[in-house]
Amino acid sequence: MSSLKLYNTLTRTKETFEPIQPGKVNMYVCGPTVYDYIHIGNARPVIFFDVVRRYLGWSGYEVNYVVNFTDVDDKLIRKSEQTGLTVPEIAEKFIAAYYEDIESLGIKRATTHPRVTENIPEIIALIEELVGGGYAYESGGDVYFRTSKFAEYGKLSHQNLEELQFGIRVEVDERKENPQDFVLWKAAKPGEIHWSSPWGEGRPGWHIECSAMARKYLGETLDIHGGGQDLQFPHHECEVAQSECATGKPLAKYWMHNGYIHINDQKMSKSLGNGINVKELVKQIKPQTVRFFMLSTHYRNPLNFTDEGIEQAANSLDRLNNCVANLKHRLGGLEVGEGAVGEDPDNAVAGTVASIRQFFQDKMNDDFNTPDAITAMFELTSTANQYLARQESTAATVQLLLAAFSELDGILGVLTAESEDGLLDADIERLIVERTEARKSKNWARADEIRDLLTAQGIFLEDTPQGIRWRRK
RNA sequence: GGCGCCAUAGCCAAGUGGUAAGGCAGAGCUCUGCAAAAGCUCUACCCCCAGUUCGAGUCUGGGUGGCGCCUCCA
Repeated sequence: MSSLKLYNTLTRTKETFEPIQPGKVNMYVCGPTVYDYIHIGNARPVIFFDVVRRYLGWSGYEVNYVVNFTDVDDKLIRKSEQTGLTVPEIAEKFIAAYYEDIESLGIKRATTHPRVTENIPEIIALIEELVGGGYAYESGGDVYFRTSKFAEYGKLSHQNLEELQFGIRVEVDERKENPQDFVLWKAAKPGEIHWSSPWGEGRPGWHIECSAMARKYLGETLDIHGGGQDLQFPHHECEVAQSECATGKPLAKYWMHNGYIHINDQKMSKSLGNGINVKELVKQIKPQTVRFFMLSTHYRNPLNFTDEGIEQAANSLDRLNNCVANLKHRLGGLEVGEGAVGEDPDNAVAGTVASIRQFFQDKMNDDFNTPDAITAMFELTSTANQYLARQESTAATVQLLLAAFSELDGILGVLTAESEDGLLDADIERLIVERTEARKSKNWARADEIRDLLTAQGIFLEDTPQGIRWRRK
């Protein structure tokens, strides 16, 4: 059996995963700034780390998973000015929307979703520690982190302080001792949301919140800290500096970063205005298709979002779903027939399923190779289809295959849930019966007419030796 | 200027130095009243040039072509 290996941004190598406490994993993933609906760029880490979480759970770990909300920052304040809503009102609205969106993507909430505004005392305490230790300084009501005090600054993103070009994109604030220093506490401008602190009225800087919340909810050293590649620098680098200066311990043992999403070969960015909201997307595309599409590329590689890609994902998924539907249909027929309880599954099939399961596990253990994990599902599909084609099936074998699908999909979450197939209403049921009668009397014209009628309603009929099978598409 | 990433079939996409997975699309056949679904078959000199090696998609060096980060960003 293979053990889990994951690529650690910190060391730039694949390492064997060993949690700090045996059997337990503390995982922190940077969540959204809740000033707008989440887009597909946000959805990638949300989906990927959900799979990581599920897989770790499946592997036997108890996973404590924390995803924060940044519910106060410049963008929320700007939005507040634009809309007339208060910052908490905006945050509330988009947090609710976030929960809806992730649920639509088949994602369970994290163990804890802490908010910045609920952790102000912890944030202030952490800043005080840093100021007390000489790692931070107050300047004009702001507090800055003194990067010169942390020799390892740059170790995560592998940047050399001397070589970084500061001020190239964002103007350097003259209140800083050094351009590379970053803000921990921002003095409030008149009318802005604010909290009292030893340095006057203000609010937390962006990076400090994660350091404070990670420590509060998960402890001083996390097993896994994740997020998008864009957060590597400066955000995660700054977190490392803050946390490690305060505690003297590593902030995280393993750092994982997912790659970017491109849209039609273009970087997705606010300035290009080519972002796609999850809310809009799932109106047009099944959430399972979105998951399948995102998991069909390795998480560290860039993912190019195109209509063609989505179409291919949907078609690929049809093969998987058809197979499961066919298995279920066959099982239904078998259960009606003579009892098959207690018999053993087909040996050859059972052996193949076992090796596919092992393949799946080996690939997931290899830095979460979800494209190959998906391949395992296709292998399972091939095995199942070949078995079904034999026409001589047993309930035990069919159940074995279904159980394998269910197990793998419990981690990937790409198959269409059974409930979505729904039940047929009486009219349709009646038409199917009528068509069966028509076929018996070789009234092909009427039979085809009914089939076309149902096809138009998105219900596809298939005649099998085991009776009629229908499916929605 | 510094630090990185990528290049595999029409498309998407894996790949631990040992003669290229999987999927989509396409073609043919089988099954079917006709379909559908499914099965069987078919489709790659791995960007270029050197080098290391018995052996290179994989390692090294050099190119070419894309791309990212360097304090808004998932």
